[in-house]
Amino acid sequence: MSTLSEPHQTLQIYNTLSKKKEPFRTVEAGKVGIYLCGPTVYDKAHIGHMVGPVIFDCIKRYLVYCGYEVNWVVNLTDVDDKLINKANERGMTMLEVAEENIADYNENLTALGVTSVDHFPRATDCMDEIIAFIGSLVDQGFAYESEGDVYFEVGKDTHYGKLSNRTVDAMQGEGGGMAQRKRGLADFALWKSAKPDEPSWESQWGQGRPGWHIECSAMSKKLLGETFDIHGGGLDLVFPHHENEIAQSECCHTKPMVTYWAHNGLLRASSAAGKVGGRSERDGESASADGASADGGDGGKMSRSKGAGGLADLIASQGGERIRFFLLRTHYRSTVLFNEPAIEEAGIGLDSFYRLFKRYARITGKDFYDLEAAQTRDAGAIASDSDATQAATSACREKFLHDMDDDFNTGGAIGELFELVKIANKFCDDANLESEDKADTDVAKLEQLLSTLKELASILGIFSQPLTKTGGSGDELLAQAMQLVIDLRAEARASKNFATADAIRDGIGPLGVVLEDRAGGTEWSGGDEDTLDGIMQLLIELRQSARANKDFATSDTIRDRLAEINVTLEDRAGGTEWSKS
RNA sequence: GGCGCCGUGGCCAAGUGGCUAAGGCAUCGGAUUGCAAAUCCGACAUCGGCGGUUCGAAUCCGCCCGGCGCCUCCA
Repeated sequence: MSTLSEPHQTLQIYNTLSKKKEPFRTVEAGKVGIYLCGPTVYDKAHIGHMVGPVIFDCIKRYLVYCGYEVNWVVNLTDVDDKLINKANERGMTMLEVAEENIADYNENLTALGVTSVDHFPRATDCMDEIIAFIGSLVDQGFAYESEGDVYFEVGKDTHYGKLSNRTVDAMQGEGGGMAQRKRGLADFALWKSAKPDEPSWESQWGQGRPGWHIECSAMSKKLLGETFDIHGGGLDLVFPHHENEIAQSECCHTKPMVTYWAHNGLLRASSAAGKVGGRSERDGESASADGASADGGDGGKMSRSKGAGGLADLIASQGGERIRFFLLRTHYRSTVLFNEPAIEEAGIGLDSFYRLFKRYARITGKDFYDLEAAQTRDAGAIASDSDATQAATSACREKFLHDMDDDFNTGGAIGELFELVKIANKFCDDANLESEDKADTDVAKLEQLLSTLKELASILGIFSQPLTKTGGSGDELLAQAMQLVIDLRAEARASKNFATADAIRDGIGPLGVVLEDRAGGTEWSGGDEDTLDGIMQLLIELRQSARANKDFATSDTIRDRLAEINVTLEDRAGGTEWSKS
């Protein structure tokens, strides 16, 4: 341990091994190796699988921002009992099952903005390293062969239990189905002999496949070395998975495997489902009958057996940025209660950022997403200035970085982002930036402020590119129809016909479209795939009432303008229908 | 039974020894608006309970109540 670099000036990381926050030191000065336990790809990913990748994506971004060169590895377990079972169920090969779910996993990661992973090693691609690793443990006397299996002999590792704070004696368990092959009940498999028709690899112990724990020891060694900086994973992996990794790697190499063990909290489903039957034996009390807490409805840990799943659907309905933002609002070591309303609430918060970006575009004619922003901590420093707005901006940035330095406190950091929005909006108000006589110097200040916002948001991996919309404002025909609606309403307002103007606005409100009257004209936002038809119906109604009032100028305008965008109206007995030609 | 974690306003959530306890959502006033929306200003908690340590605690210690995790595959 004495060979670690000098500690970082400000950054502290919580270490599961010491149960404390520690100053950040690296094995090699200026470089960081990170290993995150990825999924076993026997089924589609669920949102719980995204917690680790999202926070570690932020961690990597922050470390890079702080000047480190980072190598981040996320492994994929593509050989396992569950994969074999799934392949048999579906009449596919194990490889096909793996390919399918890896593709799904990667799509999900991309949707959530997890783009900084450097390597995705697959267990089946590292078989030589795995077998060599096991061989070394056998040669050194830490592992033994038994009927074609190879087991790690836990009793030989005097430090076993140091991560999860357990003693070998205290370890319960019956040793699993293979107890008779083991010397100690806590011994775990490094190599499992193949049953007939199972995928297998050749080794000095015969045909077989690796155990789960050894994969990570071998793959991390291959890509990051015998000692590396940060090893992450869900809290549920501390025991036995990570404890076993430590045992394997440290017995094999006689040196620390990892400097910092970083574990993320787990998601809990907050649906009525919850944990129903489980855990009846172990502690025979729990007079949960009167539990009926008024806030009820909290369920147990997210997992497939609890009905978790459909991440792709969730992303489709909520959008990746919302989900990422939702996950980042809470500290990574905390448990997060997950439900869709909570994600929607996060989305409402995000909207205030998007509105600011639009305001920025109105003022400057430029796109927030094109703004230049500092990529590094040093470059982003704001020149001290007596200007109150700049001082407030700088203070926010300092607090943001202070929060990130404190074990990646993204929740606190996000608070500062909201603070920046307020500063920016207030500045726009005070400096009259939406009027004609705005000062160029003030516009420049606004750009600098938003540039800082973008710099910090980039660390969290948000606001790096415009949302891609389906329906709503992304729909060209809807946009054209909305412009017609807005023009009609503008005419009504110009002639002080507020009843009509309000009727229009009230008519589109239920469709999820919101109007905002501004100096330069009316803006609209919102809407989904069902909005277009609603807008057309509204236009048809407006035309009908105009005709009823003998206002044929207006009714003809509506029809003609619709014709311009290739929409045809046909008056039928049952009402008017619209169609796009 | 063993090892841990958590309990902050209506909801979510920062803060873990010391200025007026961040921020978001919701709500209520005010400015602004034809009315709205957006924006700004303001209002809204003493931190599960009890006791202790301390000049001083949401923050440390003890006990209690409540919620959760791991000990079996799980991010």
